[in-house]
Amino acid sequence: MARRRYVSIKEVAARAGVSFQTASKVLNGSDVRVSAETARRILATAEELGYRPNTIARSLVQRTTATIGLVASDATDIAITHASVAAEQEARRHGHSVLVGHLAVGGTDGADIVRALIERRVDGIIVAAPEVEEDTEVAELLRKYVPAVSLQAVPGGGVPLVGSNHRETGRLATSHLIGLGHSAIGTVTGPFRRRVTRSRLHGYEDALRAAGLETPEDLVAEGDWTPGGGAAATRLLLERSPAITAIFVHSDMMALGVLSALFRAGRRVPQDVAVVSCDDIPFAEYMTPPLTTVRVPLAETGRQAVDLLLRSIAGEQVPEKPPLLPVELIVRASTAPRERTSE
Amino acid sequence: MARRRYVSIKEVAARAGVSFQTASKVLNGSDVRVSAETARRILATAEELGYRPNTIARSLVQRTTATIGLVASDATDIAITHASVAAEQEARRHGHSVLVGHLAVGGTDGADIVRALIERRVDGIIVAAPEVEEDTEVAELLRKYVPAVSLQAVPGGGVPLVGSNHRETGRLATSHLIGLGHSAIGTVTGPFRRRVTRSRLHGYEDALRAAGLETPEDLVAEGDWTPGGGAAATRLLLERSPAITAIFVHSDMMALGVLSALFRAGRRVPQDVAVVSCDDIPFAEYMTPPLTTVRVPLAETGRQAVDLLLRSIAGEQVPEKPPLLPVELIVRASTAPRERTSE
DNA sequence: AGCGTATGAGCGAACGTTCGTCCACGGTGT
DNA sequence: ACACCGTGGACGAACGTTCGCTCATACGCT
Repeated sequence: MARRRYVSIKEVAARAGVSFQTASKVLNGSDVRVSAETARRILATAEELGYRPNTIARSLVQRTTATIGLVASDATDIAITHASVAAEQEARRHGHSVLVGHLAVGGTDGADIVRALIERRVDGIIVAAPEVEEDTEVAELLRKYVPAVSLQAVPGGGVPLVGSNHRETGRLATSHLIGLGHSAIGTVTGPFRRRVTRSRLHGYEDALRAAGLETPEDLVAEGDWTPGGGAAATRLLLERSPAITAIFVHSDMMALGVLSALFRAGRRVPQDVAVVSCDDIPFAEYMTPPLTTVRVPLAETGRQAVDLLLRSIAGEQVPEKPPLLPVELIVRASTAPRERTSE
Repeated sequence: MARRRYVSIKEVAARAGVSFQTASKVLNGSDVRVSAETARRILATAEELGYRPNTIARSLVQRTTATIGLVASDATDIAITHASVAAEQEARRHGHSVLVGHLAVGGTDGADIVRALIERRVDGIIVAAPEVEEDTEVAELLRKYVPAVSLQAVPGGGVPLVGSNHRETGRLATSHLIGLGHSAIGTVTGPFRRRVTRSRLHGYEDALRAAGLETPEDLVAEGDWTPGGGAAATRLLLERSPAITAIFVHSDMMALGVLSALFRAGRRVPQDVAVVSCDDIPFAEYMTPPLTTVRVPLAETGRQAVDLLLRSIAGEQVPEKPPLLPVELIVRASTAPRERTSE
């Protein structure tokens, strides 16, 4: 693998018998005031020599890198992964590359990641990591140095927030359960300190209130977005309120753990306990049983983040609170009308 | 958000009353032949002005970007995602950034992604996308322009291949089933054109042969790494060989679909059909039932890829076939001794 | 007093591009 | 025959760094 040195535009130009600036015009430039014959010759030698433009040099003079940064959380949560992938593909569609950084599990290295991105002069940054809600250092860096769009609220504001309607998500899921006749409805939430958790919790309470039901505190158990956390929260719920007949889970990944815990506790889903979740990750329909869930437009969120960011980079004024994306209930087999206890 | 212009080292130097080259020495350089007082002053004004080094300019002169490219597949497969994330974190630990590109679903844009990475002058490329096994264009670009390490074999060779022992994986899983008394053992594979599929299939056959069993062709059903594909393959298997009592699945993601299809067909796992898979993705233990699976060191594979790549970038000669990483059977509840049909 | 030397800092060049201006040439119209 | 103009291409400058060399100063030594 004797790797060839990169050939520069100067070498191409020399070989084609033109100045390197002329070669630049035909190879990468825009308005070509060059004869067809010369252009052909330059193109041919470039091809022959295996010329690849050096975007580093280009970036230096143009003061723009056509690169955006993406700071994502540890990717244990597939929902975030899906938004990230969609974002990268959308960025590429617009000719941009994506530099990623995944937070460490503690989530304390956000500022380091952002600093590295800034030093690489990314044109903008997308944040898809719940941990940043607490990270004032990240927030300040973003406000000060570079256009950004976030999927989570950033302390102090100043960074547009894209996403879906979380409160509506909680409301939809819960009223679905109510509509099926359930009244002892528990919920396995995300971490309480997260906005999305509080919003979904509000939606849950909205629905209960509208049905004239109360929210006893012991029907709410805090999870951590992981299957393991979902399972633990479910065990707690079952212990505190054995009569529970339905659970609203704040994410599909946790729902895996919820279903698992229910299964081990000998409760059948949906006959004994109905489960509704949110996200609609791609394999929700392959869980056992197939999961009823509120679909959150993950990929679209990622794409919207990129579109907004690119507009912001282009100098356009973007609203700090763009319209929330709509959510939709997908009914599968994990929910069913409440069975009257036959004994 | 009146974004501040980036301040250059020249401005810092001017304000501190030194030449910009001197400022460069203390801010980014190595051997500082500068008085403590001057250094302090430069550092202070840099801080005051919010100076961030421009690595683009640095890269241009040093002819190295401290950036590696990662081409990954569409990330429907969580196993690949996990390797990617680990790779990124390992790279960052070594001071490198990561530029990612996710293949489109068809997987035909690999060369475009690689070209973009090359033009951005990444120091090396890691490939984590099964689709490249067919992509001679990608292989040629890698061989010609940039050090690379792949998690999948690349046509024509020349790119070191990291990974685990796939044949052993198939053997371990299958002989586990045999040890439990099963003999009608089917398998849901990955796409046949993939090496990993063929290796795991060989392991499966090795184990069967060692036990004196045959491999009727209708016990093998091809999947596509997705849960949906796994479910479809399972239905096929059930239809062709209703007497089947065990299934070896080539990935945990497909196992989701296998469990789902079995559940819908009314077959209990593990009592009626035992299921063993491979990967051990993080939520394998939360499937219903918890999945017996052969653990593949995903994160370690990602890290090894980076380490090898960095060594290759440093000019070290790396073997094209580094030792395969070991795999390990994790027994959970989806497998059990074969029940003698009691009727 | 004079020399050598260490120390601190300046300075030119280079990395590979883009961008705008300048120049030479040949053809056209009168 | 002359001025004029359009066309094709050259060329200098700049982007923000790093690297290596040069230079001035002051100190210690004989």
